[in-house]
Amino acid sequence: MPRGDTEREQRVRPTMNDVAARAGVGLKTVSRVVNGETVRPATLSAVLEAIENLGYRRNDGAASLRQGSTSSIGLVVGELSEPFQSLVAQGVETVTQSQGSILMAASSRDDPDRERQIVEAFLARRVDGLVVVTMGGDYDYLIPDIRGGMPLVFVDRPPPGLDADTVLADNVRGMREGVSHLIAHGHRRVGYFGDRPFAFTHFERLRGYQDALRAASITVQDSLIDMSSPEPAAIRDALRRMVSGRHPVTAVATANSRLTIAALRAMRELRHDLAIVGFDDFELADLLEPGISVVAQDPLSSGAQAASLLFRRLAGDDAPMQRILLQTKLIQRGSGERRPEDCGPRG
Amino acid sequence: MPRGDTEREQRVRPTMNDVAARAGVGLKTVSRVVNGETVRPATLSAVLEAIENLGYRRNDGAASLRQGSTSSIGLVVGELSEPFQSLVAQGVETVTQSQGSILMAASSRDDPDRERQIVEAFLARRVDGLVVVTMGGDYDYLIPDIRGGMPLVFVDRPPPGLDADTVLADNVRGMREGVSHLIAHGHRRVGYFGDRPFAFTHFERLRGYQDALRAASITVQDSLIDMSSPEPAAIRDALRRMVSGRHPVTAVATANSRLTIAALRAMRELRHDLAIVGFDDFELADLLEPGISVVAQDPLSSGAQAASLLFRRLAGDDAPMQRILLQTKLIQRGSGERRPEDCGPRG
DNA sequence: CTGAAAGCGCTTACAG
DNA sequence: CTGAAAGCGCTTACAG
Repeated sequence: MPRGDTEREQRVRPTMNDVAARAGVGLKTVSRVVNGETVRPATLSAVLEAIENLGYRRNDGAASLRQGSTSSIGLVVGELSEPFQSLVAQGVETVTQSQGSILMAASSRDDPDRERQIVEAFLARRVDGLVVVTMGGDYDYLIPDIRGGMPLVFVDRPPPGLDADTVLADNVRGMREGVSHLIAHGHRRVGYFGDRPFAFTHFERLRGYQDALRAASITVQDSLIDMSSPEPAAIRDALRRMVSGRHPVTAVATANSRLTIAALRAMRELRHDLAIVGFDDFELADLLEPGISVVAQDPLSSGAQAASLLFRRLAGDDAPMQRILLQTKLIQRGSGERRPEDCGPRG
Repeated sequence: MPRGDTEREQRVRPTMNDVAARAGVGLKTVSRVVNGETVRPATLSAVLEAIENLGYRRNDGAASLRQGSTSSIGLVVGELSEPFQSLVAQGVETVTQSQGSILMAASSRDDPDRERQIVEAFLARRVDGLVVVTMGGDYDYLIPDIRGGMPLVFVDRPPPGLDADTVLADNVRGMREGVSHLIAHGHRRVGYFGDRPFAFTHFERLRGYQDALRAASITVQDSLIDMSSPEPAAIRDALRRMVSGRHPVTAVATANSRLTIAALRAMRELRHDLAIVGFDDFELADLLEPGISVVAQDPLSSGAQAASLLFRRLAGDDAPMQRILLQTKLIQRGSGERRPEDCGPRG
């Protein structure tokens, strides 16, 4: 056994050829061993020994060049650290891992240009499929890829103008239920905080709010609807307007957890108690005083379902494009059950 | 211009050769165009037209096979959705993206075997480097790779028995400061909740707790230290023990935000007020009543620094292995400033 | 059970 | 400025 490579570890990785040479077998035999195909026991151990000795690791990139599949999928989210989206990512990752694939993940920061760059980078790497949590934008550039068979699943928001697999919450129904809940507790003047009017979800959630009011024969008033800005300071100002004047709101509904939290801060700053129901659950919602009632989705499950659907497509499922609608769940913790008479300026 | 591929979009992607044939140029010329090298303007537009027409996308995997680098790095965390780790991931991703690389991410679920599988999968894909948030375990299997030049940066916890780049918080100092803060507010009996005695960070944080007590000439009592389990029910039982008897604790320190939250729930359940300082900040800590005082790290920055260090290594920096120690910050919000006389059974 | 040849889609040297 | 040949590290077909 020659010992010539002791001095400095090779900076170039050994290849199958090196293993073959060392084991005194053909290249193809090494390939067989690496891929778990049958070889003669003596051959097997010789190859194994060479692999061990050389510190050989198969280059999956080279393998996939010939094989076609890269066993990887891409995930684009707005922000990997945003609680909701990090749960989606975890859901996608779990399924991906269980399928023996690898997840490539990137944050678009809700910038459509950046999102496109990321998607194209993933496509250039020949991911087997894509899961996208998008802010919208134009997806025409993807049409050739979709037609070419690239599976694509959207989460939380459907792509504008594209017939594609989508997993999303029943936004209208969820928000309608939340606002109806407030109305059932005696509220007639309910404010609404939505952000980004161009986003699909918020359009839908706004509709749920309006539907609930109409069902209770309450007139929808634009002055009680704020969709101007997700910034805390803007939320505070908007809330101040809603609670001042002759007909102050006694309750608010918020279209996502970021807005819910901003509204809570605003209520505290303004020292004004209101009933509140927020879309999306968030950690510690139950530890606040009162606990915060929410219309909850299950983002972990959304991510997992999206990935499962993707892998079904990869396995050959060519059923028509699906829109999986996940039901939301109203969780009562106190803030949504506050009665109008308990609302108003504090102390 | 031949039009033969209208019927069904090709399921096989066009290659550089197809583009070359269509544009009537050599393969290498297409390569030049794709890589932004200079070609004659007329040639350029012919190639561009062919690319557009065929819907050609360069196969990065094939390119990297020849080039060597895959322009990708791997990230292993315990759980992608865990708030602290999702921020680390976001920090890593931001830097990765800015470097024109792609991030592959996977969750080990704090299982060393799974972590190893993930790491080996990343290595087989020839990532340029790795960022690992590890639970510990044996890293001998990585020694050949490290010696072979594979850059590797650990975050939050150094790898046992490995001289490797690491970015971590100054745990001892941080916890010492937090506990000293409690002592400065009059507490003499301070409980401690740590989990997973085998984890590096918790060992260090425990030491910070002990150091603070000793500095105040307070005897460290094992009965006030709970490291048995991170389960809420176990925390509650442990807390119950600590607050009963003749010398109940008036304050507690917790080694991470999960424990902090579990302790808060336990305090509520037991209807017993205590001063509390937790390691790691968490969302809404300021909205609770009282606000929760914490020893805060900056996980986003940790992730970004880890990735930056990794890319410096990739750029050729061969300085000795670094241990970057990030200072923590004590944030006072009320819970840590509660005086002993205000603690005890509620109401 | 084993292996030599061809090929995956690019880039790297080279030569014109 | 352009292109033919060789090669990256594997797998795929074939042949023994």
